[in-house]
This record gives sequence, structure tokens and C-alpha cells, in this order.
Amino acid sequence: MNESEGMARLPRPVIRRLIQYLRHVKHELQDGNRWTSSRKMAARLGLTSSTVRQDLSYLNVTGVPRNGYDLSELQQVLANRLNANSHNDLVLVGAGNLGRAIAQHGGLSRQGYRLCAVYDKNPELIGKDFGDQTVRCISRASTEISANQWRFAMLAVPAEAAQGLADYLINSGIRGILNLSLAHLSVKPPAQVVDTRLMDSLQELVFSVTEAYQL
Amino acid sequence: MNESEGMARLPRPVIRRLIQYLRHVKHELQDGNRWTSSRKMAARLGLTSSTVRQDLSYLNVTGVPRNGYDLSELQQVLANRLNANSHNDLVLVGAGNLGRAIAQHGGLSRQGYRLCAVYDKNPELIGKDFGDQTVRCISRASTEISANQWRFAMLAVPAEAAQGLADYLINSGIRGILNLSLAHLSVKPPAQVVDTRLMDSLQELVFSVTEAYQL
DNA sequence: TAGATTGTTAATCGATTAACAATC
DNA sequence: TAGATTGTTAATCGATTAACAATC
Repeated sequence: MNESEGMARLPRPVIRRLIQYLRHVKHELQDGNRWTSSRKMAARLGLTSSTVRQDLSYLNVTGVPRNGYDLSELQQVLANRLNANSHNDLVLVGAGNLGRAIAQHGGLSRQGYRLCAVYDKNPELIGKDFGDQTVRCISRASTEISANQWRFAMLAVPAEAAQGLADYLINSGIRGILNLSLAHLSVKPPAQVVDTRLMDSLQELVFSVTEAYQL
Repeated sequence: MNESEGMARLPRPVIRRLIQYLRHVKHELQDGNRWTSSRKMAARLGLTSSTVRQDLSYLNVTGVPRNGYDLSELQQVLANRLNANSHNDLVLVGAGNLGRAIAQHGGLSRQGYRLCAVYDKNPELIGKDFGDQTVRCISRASTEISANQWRFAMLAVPAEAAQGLADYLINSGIRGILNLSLAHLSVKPPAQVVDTRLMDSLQELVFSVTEAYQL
């Protein structure tokens, strides 16, 4: 049930799942299918059908008892609610291994992102080619970000440098940071950070497995 | 409060935070400090002190009113509870950009992991150098994994190939997979998967920022 | 029609936070 | 001692799941 004026705020876990639903829906459409159902989506994504229906109730979408949900309607509604139609500009700060991989990763452009600039402070990296970008000195970031109104940054630098650079970027106009470092970034709303914590995930995995097998 | 026989199972959110506490503690120790407190850790990691104390109550550690927690004691207890003392062997499946970055990322060896093998199915990549590894054909993985009793794999392949390879790896003896693809992997316990979903995180960020600024 | 699936409410489950006595 | 911090309980908050009438 969706209020006519003003959409209900989406809880974080719901946001994350809606993003997965959208991917599933696109995939099914490409396979030439017309319908999906809460049961099907749940099976595919490792959820319960109840969760799926609950999540979809945040959207202005109506399913058809017996048939499920019309895939193209669902795609439209999801993409719309998630603002997934606009192409977004990104800057990358930190041109080390991880930054390079993410930037050159085909997924970025496939998902409609455009990498606009790559910054680093290491003189040995500055000037080097980097996909279709050339690494620039971090000191240029501030003016370029505000001149171009870039809003999103991926931060792939050592933990020690992360908070300082986050402050610098947000001062320059950046509003959202994908944090690829292990540092916790503290930023004032409405600026936002999403953490990735790859190394933490690995440790979590090893721990869970060790525990699961020795018990 | 910790039961004397058999440790309480750790909830997933607690596991993740304990990992962060351990990092904080190591860092503080390197700075030459002797004490930390729930308030300090909470501030550093963006939590409440209540959460920190609650989490630490899963451990056999006693703080000192007025002083907080002894850093070296805390390090020991955390590392012990998290099985963070052993060095672990990893194999990488998928030698594309992302896989390469993670593998060459200094963090791996710094955190005590050892990359033992890199596999791909692309003939153009097989034989190529890759840090101190040479990319091998995926068809060799099964025998090598079971011969060496490797237990952990990082899976950095296209979504379509992910589930099939996960099954193959687990059949060969792998018990834990760090899933760097966007696919949802369904595996039978006690085998485990931890997802990373980099592209999803990026989309989550863009959505949250868009929403935050337009409201 | 019969049967499967939706939409929604209420129950359950789990995680976080508040509060405060104990204590060094 | 006075004051800050722990350890723990209980309250709150939020998310997931169960259940089932409505319905195509």
C-alpha cells in the first residue's frame, strides 16, 4: 500500500533487495518471459515469498493473483522508484590495484555509470593511462568536481588517508562516496557513504566456515 | 556473560563488528596505547557504546570500570574468538580485472592470506603471469583443490557462470566462497557464501543520495 | 469452477538502545 | 573519595515470517 502523496521511505534492507529484484526482472525479460512471481523471485534470490511481497508493497505495482507480476510493468516501476534510469558521473580517487579494477570493470558502463576522472597523489601514477582516463593529481580534484558538479566518488585509498580525502571531496561538492577502504568514514548528512569492506567480508567468511565445520 | 562450556553462537551483525573491533585494537596498539573504551570504539566506528559493550559481552573479556579495556588483552581475546591467528589458503577463480585487483591487493597477504592458485577458463589468460602466480586452466582446479585441501575460494566471474562454478568448487572440497559476482549463489550448508555486490552497493549509494537531496 | 497467487495484517523474531547499579 | 566506565537487564525498535481472505 503506497500513499498517494509522498512515497513511504524505504528501509535499507528493502532498498538492497529492490535493487536485486530489478536485476532479476531485467534478466527474465531478456529471456523473453512475461511473468514472474514472488515465489520465483524468492527462490532465485534466497528469500521467502512473503518478504518479496512485503517489499513490493512499497511500490505502486499490482500483481495478478494466479499469474504473478508483469515483468515489464515491474521493471518500469522498480527502475522508477530506484532512480535507475539516469546515467551518473563518477570520479575515482585512488588509482591503485583496487581502484583500477573497479574502474576498468565493464560493469560500470554497463550499469550506466560514466567514469569522469581518476585522481591520485602518487607522482608515479599521475599521467599514466587508465582505460580511457589519465590519472590526475588529487590537488586538481576540488576545482574540477565543483566545476562539473560531479556528485559521486569511489574512494580506493589506504585507510589512513580515507577520512581526510572524504572531507575534501565533500567540501568540493561530492555527495556520495563508495568507500572501498577499510576505514569508517564519518560524514555529515545529507552526504552519504556506502561501505564495501572486502577484506572484512573475507574474514567473515573464513570465520563462519571455521565455526560451521568444527561444531 | 559467556557460558563456561560452549561459546554462544555469534549473530552475524556481531561477527562483523568484532572484526572491526579487532582492527581498531591493532591500530591503537601500534600507536602505543594501552587502553580503549566502549565510548572510544563506538565513536571511531560509528556505533553506540551500548552496542560495543553488548558485543564484547560475547567474549571472555573483562573491562575495568574507569579505564575501559586493556588493548592487548582485547586483541588476544578477539583474535582468538575470530580464529584470526591462522593463515589461510585461498584460490581465485576468474582472472579478470576484479579478480586481478583483489589478488594483487596488498591487503590479502597483510591480513595473513595466501593466494595459492588462480584459475580461468579463457585460453588467452591461461599461462599469463599474475603477481607470483600463473593463471591455470579451470579444469585443473578440482584435482588441485582436493589434493591440497584448499578450503576458500574467491569467485570473480560473470554472473551466468557463477552458480555452476560454485557447485564445481564445493564438490572439489571448497567450503567457503567469497562471491564477487552479482549472482545469488545457493549452496548447501555447511558450505558458506559471503556476497560482496560491489555494483549493487554503488546503486544503493546513488539512490540514497538522490533521495536524500531531493526531499 | 478450482487452484494458485496476491495483498495485508498480525505474530514472531532479532538487534539495538536506554538505563542504572556495581565498581575500580 | 568522586567520577567515569563497565556489565547486564529490560525496553524499544525494526525486520521477517506466517497466515489467510480476496481474487483472477
